[in-house]
Parts: sequence; structure tokens; C-alpha cells
Amino acid sequence: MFKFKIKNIHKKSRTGFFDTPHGKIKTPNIATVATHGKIKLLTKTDHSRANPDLTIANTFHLFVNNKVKEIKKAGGLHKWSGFKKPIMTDSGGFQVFSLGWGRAHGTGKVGKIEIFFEASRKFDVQKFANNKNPVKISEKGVVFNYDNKKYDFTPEKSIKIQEDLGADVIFAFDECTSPLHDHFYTKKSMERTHRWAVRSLNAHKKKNQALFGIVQGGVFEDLRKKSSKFIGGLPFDGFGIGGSFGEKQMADVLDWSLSGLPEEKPRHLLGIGKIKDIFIAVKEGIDLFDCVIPTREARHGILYVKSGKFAIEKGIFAGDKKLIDGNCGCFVCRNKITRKELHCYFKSARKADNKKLSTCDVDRLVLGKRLATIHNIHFFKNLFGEIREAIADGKLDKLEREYLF
RNA sequence: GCGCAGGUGGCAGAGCGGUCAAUUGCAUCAGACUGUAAAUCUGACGCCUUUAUGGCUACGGGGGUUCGAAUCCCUCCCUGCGCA
Repeated sequence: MFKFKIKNIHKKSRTGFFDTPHGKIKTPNIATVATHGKIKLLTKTDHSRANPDLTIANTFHLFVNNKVKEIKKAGGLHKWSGFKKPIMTDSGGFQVFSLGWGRAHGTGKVGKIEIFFEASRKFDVQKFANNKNPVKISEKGVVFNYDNKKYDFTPEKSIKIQEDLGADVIFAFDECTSPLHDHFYTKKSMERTHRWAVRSLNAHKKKNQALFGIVQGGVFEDLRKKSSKFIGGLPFDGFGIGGSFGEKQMADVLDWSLSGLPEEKPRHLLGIGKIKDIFIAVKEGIDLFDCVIPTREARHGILYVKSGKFAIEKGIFAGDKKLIDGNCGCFVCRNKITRKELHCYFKSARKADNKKLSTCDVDRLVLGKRLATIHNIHFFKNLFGEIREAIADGKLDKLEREYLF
């Protein structure tokens, strides 16, 4: 189980197959984010229409929403959700950041240059003070302060929950650092994450689940290399590259992060990403991704097309009788649903005069968002199909030029 | 014809003597979203420019009261409802 077979290598890129109890994952590939075990807004039928190759659910959010017992009782995420292909679960390590320093710092994990400047100027102001972080981190683990309740998490607990959830691939519990953290903090955090990685390994008993360790180290070369070597030396089934990035440093950070990992095991770049970043990462040798972009942006009315993404709510689409993409094979385009129709679904449900939306309006709006979600998932699935083909043909650069993002 | 209620920026609709170029929503335009606090959030939205505690034109038309009017008065025009 969990054999990873590399099929083609072109420069640093590779294609391959990763065996899981729910089938082979062709790599490179992307997991569609299904935080609560299901893709937001999609029905079961929608799910099979979108037909992602794999999904990733979230340990923290399922736990906080009291779903774990129910899912365990049903026999795990696959039976509970009806999705028969590979599923991953994230450990909750990202929420240590997104609900913690991310909120305190007001930043995402991919830092923008301006924010660095801002931060260096204001670093000692209260905004960045420790007491602003609603997540308390200690050697033992983490206490989340979420929704006015406290939740204790430890590596052991995260693994236990992930075993109950029963995904094919699970992740070690880590701390995702903020791009605004300095070398000192990032180092301390990384070392703690390393100790948590060992604890996660020791806690993991169910051998029908692959456990991936996570490389940290922020934007710092020495830390990334050290983390890569340390985590790469542990008997994980695969590896996640986690933590924060500078917006312009993706390639470097990946190069350092992969430097100590064994070639023959899969590498998953956690939470990335944008089309540009995906190409950068594949060229560095990343095999797996997951990202909220396809689904979240769909809900925000952004449709992906090879020539760039566009916002379907814009006025120019009110009378546009073209398909989203004439060459697209997704459920929406195959069924000849036009941009005009989609525009209508998104716009028809706007509330007026402070009135609440009628149920009917909400249904139409949600229909638009569902269709957009199905299209975008297909777009990314198709992108990865083309990436695999291009790597095999040694034409990845040519393919990258076709995607105008 | 009489009575009543109204006429405010692309639309809906606040304001009812100064702090009003005018709340708010929609529409429009621009932007954001990277291991989902997100079916979300941000900005612009009369015209002009040296982009400013700047200038100009504006709340149906005209006239008036007032230091000052979208806000009060007169008149005309228009709309809706009721009665003839």
C-alpha cells in the first residue's frame, strides 16, 4: 500500500502514481478542498458531476462542528460522504496559523512585499503583540480560542481524530508560521513542529492510512533546508511542504524545502494555489496540491478559462450567449449553459430595499455558485491532466505559456 | 373640476432650515481571495481640475422668505389614489 511509482521525469518535474486504498492518484494532481467532508454547496450529484480526483477535509473544522463521531460511526469519510476516490485530511496545523497569527497579523500565508515593510516598521506595536493571538501554542500542543470556546489540540489528538475520520492520507500536526515572523520565532516554531512530527508518527497506528510529515522553516534558507533534512529522514509515507512563503520566493523556498526529501516519496505542497504558483511548484518537483481557490473563487463568481479568469457578475456577460469555454468538457459547458444564464443566476438574487432574499432567489444564486464550482473543479482537474501529459512530452514550458494568468 | 398623497443622483428610497454633493440598498466599474473564520471582503461611483478643510452645477420648472433652502411660502407642470 502507498507505493509511489515515478513514471516520467523531465528536469525536476515528475509524473507518477500514488497507490491508496481508494485507488491510484495520478500525479501531479490537486485535491479539491472539502473542509467539512463535502465540497461547499455541492450536492452528491454535483460531486460526481465535478468528479475531482481526490479531496481533502479538515480535522479541526470537523472536530469543532462535532462531526467526528458521526463520521466514525458511518465508517469513515468515504462512506459518510459517498465519495469513493482518495481523501486526505489536514491535521489542523493550518488553523494554528489562520485562526491565530494570521488573524493577529492580518495576513495570509503567502506574504506580500508591502506587508513585510509594514511589519518591520510596526513590529513592536500592539497589533503584533502576543496577547492578540487567539491561539495559544505550547510544547504540548495548542489551545484554540474559537467561537468563544476553547479547543485543545495535540499531535496525538489530531492523529487520533484523523484515524477516526479514516482518510487515505493524513498529515502530521504542525504549526504553520506567519510570513511576518522573524528568523528567531520561525526557528523555534520549526523545531517544535519537528518534535510534533515525531509524536505524530508515534501516535499513528492505522497502517491503512498514509502519514505525511510537514516541512516548515518559513522564508529562511537555512531553516527550510534543516527542516527538509529532518522531516525527510523520518519514516513518513510522503511529505507536505507547509508554512509561509514570500510571494516572489516560491521557487527558492520549494528548492530548499525539497532538498532533504527522498526522491521516491510523494511531495504535497499544502494550500497552493494560483496557476502561476502551480507551474512553479511542478517545475520544482511537487506531486500533489490542494487549494481553496477553485471552489472559493467559484462561489465568488470567478470562472477559470485558459485565457485567464473572469468575473461572471460583470455587466458585459448579461447578454453573452457564449459558453464559459467552448472547449471545456465540464458538466456546465457540456450542457450548453451560457455565460448569460450564469450571470443571471448570480445577479437575480441580489437583495433590494434591505429585504431578505426569498428562498427562490437563494436557490438561483446557489445554483449559479454550484455550477461555477463544478466548472472550476473541472478546469483544475483538466489543467493537471495537461501538466502530466506535458511533463511526459517534455513540453511543460510550452503548456505554461498557454495559460495566461 | 374638487380632495388627498407625491415629484431627490442610472433605479429604489432616506433627509424636511445650516455640519448635504446629499444615509442606505440595487445597478455599474475596479480590486482581493493560495493546508476555507469566506454563498465573502475592499475601493470608486454629479462634472472639472493644480485631487483639495478646491471650483462648478444640482433634490420637477419659475418666483419668494432667510445671513443660509432638497428642506418654509406662492405659482405652474407632472404622477398616483379617492370623489364628481
